[in-house]
Amino acid sequence: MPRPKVPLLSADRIADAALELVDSGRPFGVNALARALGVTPSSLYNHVSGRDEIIELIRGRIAAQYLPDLPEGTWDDVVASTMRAQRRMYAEHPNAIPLIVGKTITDPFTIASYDNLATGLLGAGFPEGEVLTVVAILDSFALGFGLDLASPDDIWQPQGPTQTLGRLLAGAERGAARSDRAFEEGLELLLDSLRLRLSRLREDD
Amino acid sequence: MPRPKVPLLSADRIADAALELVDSGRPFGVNALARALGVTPSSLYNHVSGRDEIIELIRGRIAAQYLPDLPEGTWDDVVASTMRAQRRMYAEHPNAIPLIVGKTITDPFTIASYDNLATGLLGAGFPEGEVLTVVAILDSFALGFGLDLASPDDIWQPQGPTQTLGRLLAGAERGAARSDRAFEEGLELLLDSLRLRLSRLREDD
DNA sequence: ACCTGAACACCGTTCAAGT
DNA sequence: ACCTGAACACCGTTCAAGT
Repeated sequence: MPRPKVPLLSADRIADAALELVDSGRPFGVNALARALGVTPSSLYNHVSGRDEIIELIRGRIAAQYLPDLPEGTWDDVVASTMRAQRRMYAEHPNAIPLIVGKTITDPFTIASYDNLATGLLGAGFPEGEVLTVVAILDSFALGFGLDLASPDDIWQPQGPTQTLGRLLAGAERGAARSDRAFEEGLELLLDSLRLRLSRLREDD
Repeated sequence: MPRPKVPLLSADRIADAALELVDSGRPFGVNALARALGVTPSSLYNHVSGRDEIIELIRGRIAAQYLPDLPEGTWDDVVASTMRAQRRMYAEHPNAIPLIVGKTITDPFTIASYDNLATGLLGAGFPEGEVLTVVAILDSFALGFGLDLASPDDIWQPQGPTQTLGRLLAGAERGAARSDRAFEEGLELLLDSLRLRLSRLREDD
């Protein structure tokens, strides 16, 4: 069946199927994706440049869904809303995290979200030279918690006796509940300390 | 050359070569590792169960080097020292991060390090039900910054015009310097807010 | 006990051939 | 323009055969 009159594939259809494959929990790959699309692996190369571009399509798909509405309001509202949106995004597509992590971000929605964050921080009074650092901190935080979600239920598995860890682990919440609570508390901690930093900066004026 | 009198391989030798391969920046894999060891891939299976175990060996190797001395002192010294040790570990083996991330931790040195952290926080006055959450926050933080280091120089690459981000990126520090500064500042923020949290907890007494 | 070599079921990518 | 099929150089893992 070479060259059908109406194309079987498109970047859009590939993106949809790729995200579906990732979310299904089956291992992601070009060949597996082709199988899911009922097509030969080489067919995909008529529409995308390869594995990496498909992964960027996945990032774009997710970001378009969770990050299109740029939060407004006070700077700490912007920070909190942006972080929570990222959190929701990661929470509902945890299997995408290991794929998109550590790759340069070009997706417009994701860029716009960070841009909005930077603008908010700058407006709040954080100095030019510090805004990007704060954004990087927030990014690391979101990413770390994303990975926390994508991790196995038992992150720590002591093989021998411990002073404290083993006992706490035995009585601890598991999985998503633990991770959610840690995220909210961590977010509060970060906001508190950013407020502190800001008030110190204002004292210096 | 079957069954040499003195074995060519051992878990130790495999761990050494694996870390070396990872640090070299060449793609890590069982076959590539076997080549580096001058041996057939199947030979490795006489000493390790497979790829995953080799990766745990790498984690152990790194942890044994950076986390053997458990920091003492005030709780915030313990937190800062532990975070900085992890940071140094990631900084000097950035290519190991994508491999070890998201796998259950069994390595004794790593466990001992987190155990020490938990014990310190508990002693400082953080309630039982909260210690693990704080440890998870610190872990997420360290991991996020580890990934930040392993990431390409340009994490954000806007394709179009931006309000703030593009301008800040143009004047920003690059690579390790930026990441180091962000880490130190982020650590200060976290410590500040943990101190704040602790003082509030003490007020309630 | 510890290595090799063949074999298997996978990868991601390229490219000539077909319409 | 868009698909197939063959081909290539890789993966990780198993297992019989050799000493």
